[in-house]
Amino acid sequence: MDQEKEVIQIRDVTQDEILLSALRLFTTKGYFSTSLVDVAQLLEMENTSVIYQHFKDKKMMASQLYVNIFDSLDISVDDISRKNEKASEQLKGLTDLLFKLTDEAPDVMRFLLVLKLDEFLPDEKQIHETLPFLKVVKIIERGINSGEIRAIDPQLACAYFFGIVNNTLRLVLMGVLDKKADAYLSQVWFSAWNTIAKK
Amino acid sequence: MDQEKEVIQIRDVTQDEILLSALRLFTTKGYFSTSLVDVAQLLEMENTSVIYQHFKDKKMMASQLYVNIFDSLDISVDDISRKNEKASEQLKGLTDLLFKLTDEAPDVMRFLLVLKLDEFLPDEKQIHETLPFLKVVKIIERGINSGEIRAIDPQLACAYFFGIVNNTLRLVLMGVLDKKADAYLSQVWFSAWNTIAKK
DNA sequence: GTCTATACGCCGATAGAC
DNA sequence: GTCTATCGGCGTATAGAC
Repeated sequence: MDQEKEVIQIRDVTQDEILLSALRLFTTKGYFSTSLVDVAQLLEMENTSVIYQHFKDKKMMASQLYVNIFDSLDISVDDISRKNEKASEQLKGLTDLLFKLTDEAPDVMRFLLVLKLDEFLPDEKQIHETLPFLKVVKIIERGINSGEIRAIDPQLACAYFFGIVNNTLRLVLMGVLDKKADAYLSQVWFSAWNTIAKK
Repeated sequence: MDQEKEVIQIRDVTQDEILLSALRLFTTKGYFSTSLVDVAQLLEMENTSVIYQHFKDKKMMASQLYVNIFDSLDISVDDISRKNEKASEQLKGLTDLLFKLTDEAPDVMRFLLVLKLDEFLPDEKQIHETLPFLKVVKIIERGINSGEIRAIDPQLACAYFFGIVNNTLRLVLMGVLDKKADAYLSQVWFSAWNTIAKK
């Protein structure tokens, strides 16, 4: 054991640690109400210098956060699509994921559901133009073609299904619904799927 | 006609005009990205002095906006409750109102559905604690007791119903759905009501 | 009561010492 | 590579002239 090193070098702040702190603060106080000093303090650093070592400026930090979250979401959507065939199974897999994220990574879900991203990331794509979202619309389109989902505007089906799912999760994140998201999963899935299912 | 007066006194900016300009800018650029100078310029005034004549500061202006909107919403909810008896009729009336507001007063709906109010109005009640919202939950509770609505957690029923309604309207406001809200009204009402209706 | 000037604070960002 | 000091800009808010 290298005791000396442990004493001298207390923390070795990684890029991910910075992003996690920023995410936490952005999703609680909001982007404009959190200063870089706030982020540094949450990291128990006395300066903002650590941040500038890793990011050009505040916006780039937020942008990196955006990219990381949507990239990982995209990978998950691909994974779910590959492991399931029917649209109902794929949507169930996605619903499971969103509920799990709400309980295990609420900050990420707050980033997705609560924050007004275009207010501080005007150059990034709107959620509805992102890869994972477009893929979900595709899933629904295929479900309509295969006869699993009733024949309505895919965007509208999307609005119904994720209206129910996301709104429930939003209430969980805000503490209006007092149980863990997981407690609502089965009933919410049932209701959400039924709004778009054929017959 | 008092021509002389018309020439000299070009504009007589009222409190409501200021609030409307602020609302427009808050809902497009966001609260923190709109300066008081922006508001003044939209009013075609060269100074912010007009604003300070009517409001103590920026926050009080936003607060007044909040109060006005929720007060008027509360009055509408009372009106709808009085004119209808069944929960289904009351919810239909409310849905009609929200769709009409989306087409005719999109800024107001953006204020309600898109803005993250607690970020700049931390002292005001969360939407779910406001009078009109509590009354809607009451409507749903009565619907459950009367057997119109299936027996689930009223908050959850609320999440389902307004998940569908509000999410659809959000997509209309963002231009993802390209028709007027009114074009979707009947199908959305049908789907939303069916998620909570008994049988 | 409308406009000018300005004070003040806050925060993002940089430069430079160690 | 971490900390100090500081600059510059912006936006709120005020004070005072007219």
